[in-house]
Amino acid sequence: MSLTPSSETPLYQQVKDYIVGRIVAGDWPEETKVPSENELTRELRVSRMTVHRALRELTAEGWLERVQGAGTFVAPPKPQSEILAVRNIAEEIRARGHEHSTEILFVRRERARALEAKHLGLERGETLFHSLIVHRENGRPVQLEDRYVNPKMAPDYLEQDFTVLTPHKYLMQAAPISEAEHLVMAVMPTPEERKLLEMKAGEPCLLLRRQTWSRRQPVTWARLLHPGDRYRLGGRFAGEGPRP
Amino acid sequence: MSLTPSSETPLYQQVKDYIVGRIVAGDWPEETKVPSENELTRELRVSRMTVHRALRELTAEGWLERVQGAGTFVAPPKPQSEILAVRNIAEEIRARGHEHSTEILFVRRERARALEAKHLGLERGETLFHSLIVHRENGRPVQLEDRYVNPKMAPDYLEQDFTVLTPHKYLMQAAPISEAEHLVMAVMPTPEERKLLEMKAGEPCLLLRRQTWSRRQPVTWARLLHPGDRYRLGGRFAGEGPRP
DNA sequence: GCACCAGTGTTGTATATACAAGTTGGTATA
DNA sequence: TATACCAACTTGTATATACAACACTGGTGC
Repeated sequence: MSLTPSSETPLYQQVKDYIVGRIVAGDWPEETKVPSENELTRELRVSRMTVHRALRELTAEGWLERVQGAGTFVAPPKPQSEILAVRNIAEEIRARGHEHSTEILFVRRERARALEAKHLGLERGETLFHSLIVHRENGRPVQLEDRYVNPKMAPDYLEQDFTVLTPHKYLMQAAPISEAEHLVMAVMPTPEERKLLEMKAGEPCLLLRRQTWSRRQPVTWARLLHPGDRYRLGGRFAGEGPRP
Repeated sequence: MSLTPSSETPLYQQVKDYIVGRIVAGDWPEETKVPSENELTRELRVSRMTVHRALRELTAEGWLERVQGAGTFVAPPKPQSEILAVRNIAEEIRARGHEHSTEILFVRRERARALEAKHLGLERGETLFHSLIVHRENGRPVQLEDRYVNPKMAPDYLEQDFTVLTPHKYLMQAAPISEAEHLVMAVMPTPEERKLLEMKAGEPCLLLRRQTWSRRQPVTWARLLHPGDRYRLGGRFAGEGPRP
């Protein structure tokens, strides 16, 4: 086996292609021990550093697993994760060119109960901020935003005018997101929620649980409830090769 | 400025931390030209290859943009849209280490009606493949997979044994995804669906509409229905730390 | 005034070398 | 037999060097 040194594609990429080729061809099934860097260096006639870079990148891309001292192994089939873009609701409505309004039910200080405390990294009984807001598009409710905020990360939360700057945007600038976690599920609204969202009985909701961190510190924990007949969460992903 | 060579964290990581620190601190606003590799080599007292690795990884992570011959620049802030990983159901169950079974209701040839034809880029009346499968985890249904397949892109679809290789995995290898579109919504199941998923009355479902393309050609159009009380779609996105 | 070109600086790749850090398996020893 | 130890091998990091590829600048010649 030999690669073509003076090609368009760099050598490390050719090494990557070679290895991925062996994997998808079935030559190296899951958990197989891949030849060591030194072996590949001899087989492919490239330097160890080049092989090393290829293996490191394939590891980051989920093709391989490496154990220092032990070897390199074909990773179990990728958790076929596709990608879905979760847009901020207000932004999305603006993007659609529709009218958007914000109805603030309350923005206040509360004592943390066990669950909120856990999610925001606080102690039970510590104060936190809690806001409840209805977002409307063309007059109809599209989101009930129930949000808890860590006062240490956004101390001015209570003073904001959320009809001007949405909580999401304010928090983005107050404590830039370094990490975010989403959970999407289908639920039935409570009677109060149903009333606030002006829904008919028996209709389901799309619930988005959203938690964000800034510099490893929890910032906010939000429950975003959408009427099932009025809101869809969509995303499109283009591209073959893995991306960052 | 000097780094600590014999620390826990590798030097290239320290270089990355230094640069990200300057960016989030506002020292280097968007579009700023970052010091060149040679300058950073002198400033931080590490080799150029170490600086290079740090800059390359930060570029892959979206912090920087590099132009060969011109320099390195701070990338504009990432678009508002967060990211959600949509995993393949069977893979996810395996990842959770649970038992997974596949119940095939039918896999057959059909004539395309208007809607399917449109999504698969066919003419009305052309033949297509249609499968209906229930995925179970620990004995309980977790997904009803209603899938239409373009026979031009996966001609052997009918001959597959989907208890061995799930439709998703088969299609992945038959026609690697170049593009994918998802739509998530909350719906109420029809009585038949409710029965197949063994759900109680009045419970909502999470519906994932999934369409994929391979080399610009539509491959499959699927309707993935999950019981709301048994399935959640989750994803985590890290913006700062390593690991794309 | 304009086109061209060479020089300089930048990023990108490839290699060789060295050592650190971890795993594994075999061997000597108690 | 059981244990301790060590040698060999693996991956991980760091450096120095070299050259290629590309962008920009300034000067030269026309």
